[in-house]
Amino acid sequence: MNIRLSKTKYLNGLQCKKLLWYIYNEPDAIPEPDATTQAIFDQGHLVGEYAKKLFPNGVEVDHSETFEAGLRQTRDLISKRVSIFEAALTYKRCYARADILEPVADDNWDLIEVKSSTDLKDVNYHDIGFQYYLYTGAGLKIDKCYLMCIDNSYVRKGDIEPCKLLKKIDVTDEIKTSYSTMVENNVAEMVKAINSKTFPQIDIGAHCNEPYDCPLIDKCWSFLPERNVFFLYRNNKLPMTLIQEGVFELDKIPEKYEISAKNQIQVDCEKTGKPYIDSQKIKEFLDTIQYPAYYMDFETFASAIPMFDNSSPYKQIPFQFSVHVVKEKGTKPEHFSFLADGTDDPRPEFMAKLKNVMGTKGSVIAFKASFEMYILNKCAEVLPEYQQWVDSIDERIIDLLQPFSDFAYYHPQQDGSCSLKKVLPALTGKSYDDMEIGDGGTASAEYCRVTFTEDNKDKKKVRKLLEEYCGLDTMGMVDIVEQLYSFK
DNA sequence: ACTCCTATAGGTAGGCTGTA
DNA sequence: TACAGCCTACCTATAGGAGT
Repeated sequence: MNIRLSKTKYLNGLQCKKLLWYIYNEPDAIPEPDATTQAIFDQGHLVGEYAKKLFPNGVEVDHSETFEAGLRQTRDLISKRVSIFEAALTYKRCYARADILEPVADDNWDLIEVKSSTDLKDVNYHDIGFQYYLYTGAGLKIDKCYLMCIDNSYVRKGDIEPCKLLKKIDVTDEIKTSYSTMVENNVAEMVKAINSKTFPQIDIGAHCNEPYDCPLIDKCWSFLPERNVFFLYRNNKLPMTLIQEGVFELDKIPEKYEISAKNQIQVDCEKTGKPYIDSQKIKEFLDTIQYPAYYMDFETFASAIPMFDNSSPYKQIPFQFSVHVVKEKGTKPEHFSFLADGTDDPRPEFMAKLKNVMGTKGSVIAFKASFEMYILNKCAEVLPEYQQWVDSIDERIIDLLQPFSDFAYYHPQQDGSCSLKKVLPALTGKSYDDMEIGDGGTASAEYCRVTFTEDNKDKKKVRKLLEEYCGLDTMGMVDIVEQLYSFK
């Protein structure tokens, strides 16, 4: 096979050679990225657009024609010594496009890799190292290598200022002395792996999620039983050891291994098939609830590029809340909700509407309540007239996650997770499975799509689904507490 | 992607006990 | 009585898990 290795495939190969083999030999076995992953990629492209604004005279290589045309145009632009976006070069079996090549003194070029993350990661070194190896091999003289990424301390005031939004990190030394020097060897090994008749035998391990979630994870991990040792709560070391000893099932862990009290509860539940109930702890938790009880949940979105004044990269902006109010223990809850519309900053209306609903006394119950309090405090920074009210909510807040992360209650169906998405079905039988919008990530992505993009034909339907989803979260919390009362 | 929180693990310091 | 060694408790750093 005449193999051409792109930068992305090089990084795939570093993560796992089995993945690399599949990419070349059985590409149909690799699932397409889901909508949430795609939204992250789109975000990256947008950041790239702002990075280009820092080089107003830059020229972008046109890749809409043939592969060779892109290479030819790149060569032409290199000879003209202008700033180039998406410059495409090949060397030996390697191919890459440079986000930005900037001509500098003495016929040199600076290489700039743009990322939408907020700091430097190991994988970025390999990424730039591959490019450095390739471009110098192709005859370019590279002076400095930079990673350009998001400065999350930037606060938007007026139009986006790309020079403040983005920061440049000099990685020249690491690239030249280390990461570019290992490319030749790595590529040779990768080519060997790709050309092999069968995929390389590689055990499952931490690399399946590092640095990226592998698309083949379902395939490689399918040999494990449904409830396996990897579900042990907060225990990632022991499962690998157990697997190597041939222990796959939670209820077959040999006694010689000491496990935490919570893990022990899990294992015991797996053996009996019954939930664990610490009625004393549950009672103590329930006794902290004061009525009227306000069950509260927010949905937020966070973009790399801050969309509004007084917001920062990746800072959560709330656009929706759902509140179920239970006046007296056991009475039917009353539902209040808000879903922002339009492209303006939703925070002022969100805060005003929420304050109206929340009353002045009684518990405020949220799942992972620190998230809701964080959002409220961030809003109060921008809208200081709400700070006192936010403080009063802080005094009323109760975290419904607590009895579950404490293992006051554990059901084997939770699969070692205390998330609402696991607790609710295990405890009440209610499920998110058949919902078109069934998790916060999708809710956030769909809201942004129909609100901020042209792709909004189904806006009415999406808004209805969002209302359903957020309402299910709070109603689910009501059901969970009702259920807990029965264990008291 | 990020961020916050917290459980856990590991390390250090201080105190106690036992032995010389 | 003094010293050494061990154990415990506390603190800190990190990794995992929750949310979107």
